[in-house]
Amino acid sequence: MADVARAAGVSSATVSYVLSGKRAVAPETRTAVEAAIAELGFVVNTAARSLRTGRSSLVALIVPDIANPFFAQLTATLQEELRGLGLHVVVCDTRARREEERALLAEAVQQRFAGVVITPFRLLPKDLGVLTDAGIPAVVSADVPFGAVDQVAPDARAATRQALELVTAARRRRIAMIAGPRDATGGDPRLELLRALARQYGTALPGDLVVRGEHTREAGAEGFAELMDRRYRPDAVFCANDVIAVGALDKAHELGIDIPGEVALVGHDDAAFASLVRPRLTTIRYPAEEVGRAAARLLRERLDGRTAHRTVRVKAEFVARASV
Amino acid sequence: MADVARAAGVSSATVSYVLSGKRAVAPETRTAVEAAIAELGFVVNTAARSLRTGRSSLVALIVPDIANPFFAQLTATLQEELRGLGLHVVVCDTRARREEERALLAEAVQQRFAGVVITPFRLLPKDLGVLTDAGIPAVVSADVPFGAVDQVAPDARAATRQALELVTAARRRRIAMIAGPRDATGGDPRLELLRALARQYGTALPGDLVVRGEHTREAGAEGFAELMDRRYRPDAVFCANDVIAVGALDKAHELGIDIPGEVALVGHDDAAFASLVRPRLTTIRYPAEEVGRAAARLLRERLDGRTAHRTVRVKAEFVARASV
DNA sequence: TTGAAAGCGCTAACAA
DNA sequence: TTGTTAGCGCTTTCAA
Repeated sequence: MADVARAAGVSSATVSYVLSGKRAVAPETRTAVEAAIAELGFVVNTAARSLRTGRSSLVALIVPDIANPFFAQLTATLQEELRGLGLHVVVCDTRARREEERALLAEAVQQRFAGVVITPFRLLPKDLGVLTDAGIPAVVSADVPFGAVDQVAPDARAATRQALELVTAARRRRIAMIAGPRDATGGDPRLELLRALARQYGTALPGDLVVRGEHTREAGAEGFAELMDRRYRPDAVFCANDVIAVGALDKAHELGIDIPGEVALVGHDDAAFASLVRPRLTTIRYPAEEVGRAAARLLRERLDGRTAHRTVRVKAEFVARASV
Repeated sequence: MADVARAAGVSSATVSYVLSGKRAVAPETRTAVEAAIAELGFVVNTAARSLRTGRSSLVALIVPDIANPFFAQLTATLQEELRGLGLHVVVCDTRARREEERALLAEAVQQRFAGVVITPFRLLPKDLGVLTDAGIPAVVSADVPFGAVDQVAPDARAATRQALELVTAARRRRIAMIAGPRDATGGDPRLELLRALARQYGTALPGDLVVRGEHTREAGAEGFAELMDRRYRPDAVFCANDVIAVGALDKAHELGIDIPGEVALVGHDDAAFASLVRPRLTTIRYPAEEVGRAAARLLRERLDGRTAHRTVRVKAEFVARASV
């Protein structure tokens, strides 16, 4: 930076101000500095900047499972969106464990991260306190309200309604769900929404038709098997996400149960493989790209000085394929 | 750190040496410092360290496509392996573009990254010069030799042989491949290997049975369609990776071609969805976890001072499912 | 075996 | 509108 200042005939402070735009700089001066920067190929030393400002250029993306295509896509989008701001995305996989989630938040604080984007799984809203106390911008991607933070949340009402319409139109009445684990943050909002809407369609999700498990293929298979053991089998099974749905599909094949003939299957997310399985999975699409863009926008605004927290709703979309 | 020094009754230099182990410290002193660190919950400021040493704590993971489950898994493993070393993994998606690959390398240099793990797609070996010139440890994950760098490369000979054995045992003779693009780095080593081995099995891959495209589902579908247009259709199609293979499967369904009845299909990688499609995909598994661990190990050794470059071979494994 | 102190490159308070 | 300068927290050289 000293080199640039010398080349442009100004002080290094001026170079810094040209870069940051935090103080007015005469147009000629600005031009000269910019020319020198280009000429010398100067790039700021982020370590020095971080040391001085107490803020790094890192944004932590904390997710339960990077291998889930939804989160892989989220990673890709977020990284792309933040790159232009000189921010780097550090991916952190918690494997859905609360201790990992907390540890990663603590690390973000210790390392003075520029921000955190988190999809909490078992984390509690109060755990975010460490971030807000440290003044680190946080964006939470979650269905349930998470307190005074920026949030991107799905609006899945219409899509879920469509799914129910299709299911009930086919005279399916015994609706079940393979939900997430009971101790997940906020229970399972997708289950709650389905429950609320099902009532409007004159059906219900009785307790014995709700089974729970992790967001894994194995848990999906187990959950499906369990449901098929019920005295009155369900004729439609909703799954908390597509990974679970695929596990259910595995089990259906294994048991020789026809999908959708005997049982309709609905997933959530529209993960990349949803259109790959047979039958192709009917699902409630939650667009990772839009979530990523919304999170990036919220983060940007916050870094630009917004102080009030904001929630962006991303509309889910019903994708009718062959499993209903 | 000054706080820790005060609490332990030593100088901050001693605290630094306790942390780094770069100079002998009396056991009692060490104990006192460690106690103070624990007591105060001290964590080093990586920005200050980076500024001083000229090395950040970031490792770039540069891949052609994060959404490809192979790379998603690689990300997860690498991140997990490097976390203990205090290194953060920054994911960078190049979308298979050479300019992006080059730009990201340049950035790694400018930001003085601790290391780079890259799966080059169109990058040329000489492009890595910027890293080696800057003394930044690089680990390349590629089939072809990439010059004087640490490398993890597959050993797919045995697995490919097994695949060919199975295919030819079924009297399939017209073997085709949907390979990667012609301008990819090193051509397509998986094609070259298949070619070499096919000869040993008394068959060949004639020019008109090799088609090329990006590593995408769409390209896979197009490639397959193209092959099915040949005067003598192939009866076995190898694909450069599973994403391509899935595209081929799409097209086969569309054209009403029976897999494996009419055409056998073999993929590469064993991406998560390979076992999801119908028929389940026979593939040559390249274990992302092992690749990630090997890359982490190479990086660690290099950071620990190794200077000679080293190549770690990771064995691929033939996974027979239902598409052959 | 330990300490004192310089200085990495930047930002921002203060001065002009 | 611009410049001067202190100092962020660490590592490492030099000295003891």
